[in-house]
Amino acid sequence: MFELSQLRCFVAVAEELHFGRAALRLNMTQPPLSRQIQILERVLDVTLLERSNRAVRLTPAGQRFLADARHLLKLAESAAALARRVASGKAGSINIGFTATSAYSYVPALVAACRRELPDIEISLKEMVSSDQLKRLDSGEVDIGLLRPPIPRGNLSSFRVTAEPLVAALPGGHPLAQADQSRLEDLASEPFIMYEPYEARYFHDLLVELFSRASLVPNYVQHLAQIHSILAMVHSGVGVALVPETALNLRFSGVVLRPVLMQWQRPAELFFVWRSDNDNPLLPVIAGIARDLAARAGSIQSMDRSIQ
Amino acid sequence: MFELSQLRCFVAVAEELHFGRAALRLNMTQPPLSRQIQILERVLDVTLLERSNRAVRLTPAGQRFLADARHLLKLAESAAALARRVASGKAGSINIGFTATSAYSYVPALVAACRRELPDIEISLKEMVSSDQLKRLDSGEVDIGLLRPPIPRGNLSSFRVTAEPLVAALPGGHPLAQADQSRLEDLASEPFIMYEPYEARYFHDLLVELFSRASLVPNYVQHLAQIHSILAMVHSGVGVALVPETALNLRFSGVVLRPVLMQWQRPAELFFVWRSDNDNPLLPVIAGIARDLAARAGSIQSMDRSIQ
DNA sequence: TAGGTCGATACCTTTTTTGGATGGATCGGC
DNA sequence: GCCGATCCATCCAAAAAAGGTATCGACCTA
Repeated sequence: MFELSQLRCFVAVAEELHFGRAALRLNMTQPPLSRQIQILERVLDVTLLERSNRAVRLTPAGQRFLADARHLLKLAESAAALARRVASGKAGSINIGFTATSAYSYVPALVAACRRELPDIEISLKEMVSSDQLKRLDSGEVDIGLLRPPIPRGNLSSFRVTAEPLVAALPGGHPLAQADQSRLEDLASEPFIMYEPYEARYFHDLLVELFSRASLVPNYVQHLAQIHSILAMVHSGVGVALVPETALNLRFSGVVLRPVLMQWQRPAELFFVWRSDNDNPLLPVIAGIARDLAARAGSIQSMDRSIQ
Repeated sequence: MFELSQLRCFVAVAEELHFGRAALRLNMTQPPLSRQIQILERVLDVTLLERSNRAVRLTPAGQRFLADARHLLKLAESAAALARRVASGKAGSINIGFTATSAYSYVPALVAACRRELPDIEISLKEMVSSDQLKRLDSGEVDIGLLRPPIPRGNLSSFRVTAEPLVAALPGGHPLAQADQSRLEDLASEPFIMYEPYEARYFHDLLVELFSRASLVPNYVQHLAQIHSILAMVHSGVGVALVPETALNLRFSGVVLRPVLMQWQRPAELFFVWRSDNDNPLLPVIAGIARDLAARAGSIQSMDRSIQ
């Protein structure tokens, strides 16, 4: 098979229609150029150029091949450029896993920021629970996980991107909804809609600890995994619930969210997680974007909370 | 810039993920293969493969480049194949000029035969009068001319593809239309629709000679270049005319065509003409098709005439 | 810790490519 | 019609590149 250097030789000769000038352009002398063209023609088994002693002309096959040669050279050039861009993290693709709850606010913000700063990358998003994300991170199916603690030791790196308080979700007409804020013990005495212990393990365990520390035993009337399902239950008066503040973004009508007074509290945290040995060049870039976003969102969040 | 052989090396390694096996597949030993990959990476300035001592892995940039490398190799392959096909006359493109009259029967038959036997070629057809065709043949804008004599000496080759008698074109209700055939002197005494002496010089000169040899002086009432215009005139009763037999293919209603008895006669001839030094590989192939077609059409034509 | 695997390196051999000199054909001017 | 100029092809010696063998070094397994 021929080589790209031979295509460059051929294109030069085809454009100059003169071996001497073409050789000059290629920074070589004429004899090796003649030989390269001959080799190319022998490999192809096609006469590309008609050399009368006075002029060089393209044969029809040469004309056709010239177009293809130019095309190939251009493609080779852009393949190299693309590889460089991927290596430098300006292009490429990345797989991101995220939890259902993170989709309410953080994920859209992150994706928007990436699209703005890295317009040429391809982001593939997959919603899954934290434990599945950890599995896919390990297998390499997912480059970035946006998930809830705990993060196992091992070859994973991570940093926190959101930490939001839990708020009470109350039916619009509920007596507790009249006050500006609720107390945890008031919620515990109401019918309480609880998180499903496997699908929504993080929130389940978080609430269990919360009530346990406050020595409260709530009256669980329903277990659900998805926050929007919980809010729907609250809306229809089944009970009250505790949800992360980001539930505000759902704008669920007929449900009011109120800060909750707690002695001991822990925010709902979301982490940006990746395998330390993942060499996707986009990873550090996107991690940077995610970190900036977390910092900025953190300050806005606290502002929001102060004016609320 | 890199070379295609390096792409082949890279694809082999990327597919085997093992330098030793890849080298085996490439019919070489492992060290030079390692070196080629290193050169490729250095030229691109991109790490394509992650070699831990236990395993070889593609980097994201390598993954992306692998797809492009495969694509490039495939394109190179097909460019070579196409060049060979063009050189052998199985593909390519050709420019054909033809006279208006030849479009009634011979050109469509020729094009159909070419499409059948050379499905991958591109035929570009341009209608023009014979003299223009000769100019374009000379300049190389046209590869094949389908034109009327005379064909000048020089570097042109040609052969005859059709030779058809002239027939009388008569209005449907005309007294001469009653007879199975007409006599030339009958036509000469009618109002006669003549060919335009420049645009349709061949037919004009042919008829002038015809009448002159028969010592007839027709009554020219109109000069026109296009046969369909002449038939339209005949149809509307302006006069009678002499047209090549192929005018049958126009199926002009209200006009009847009748053989003409003549002492001295010469058929209307169409020639397949090309520049002897034209090296388009399609030329000999299409010339062969045209010749076959002429031979076959000739016999069919004479059959047609006998049963008419 | 010994043996095996696997990619990188060192070093030598072979092949390919390069470039100057030259050949041979053709064209244009005198 | 001869002479010089032009231009691509060929020849040959030198340089460069690629290939092969032996070996290294890291690492994994037993």
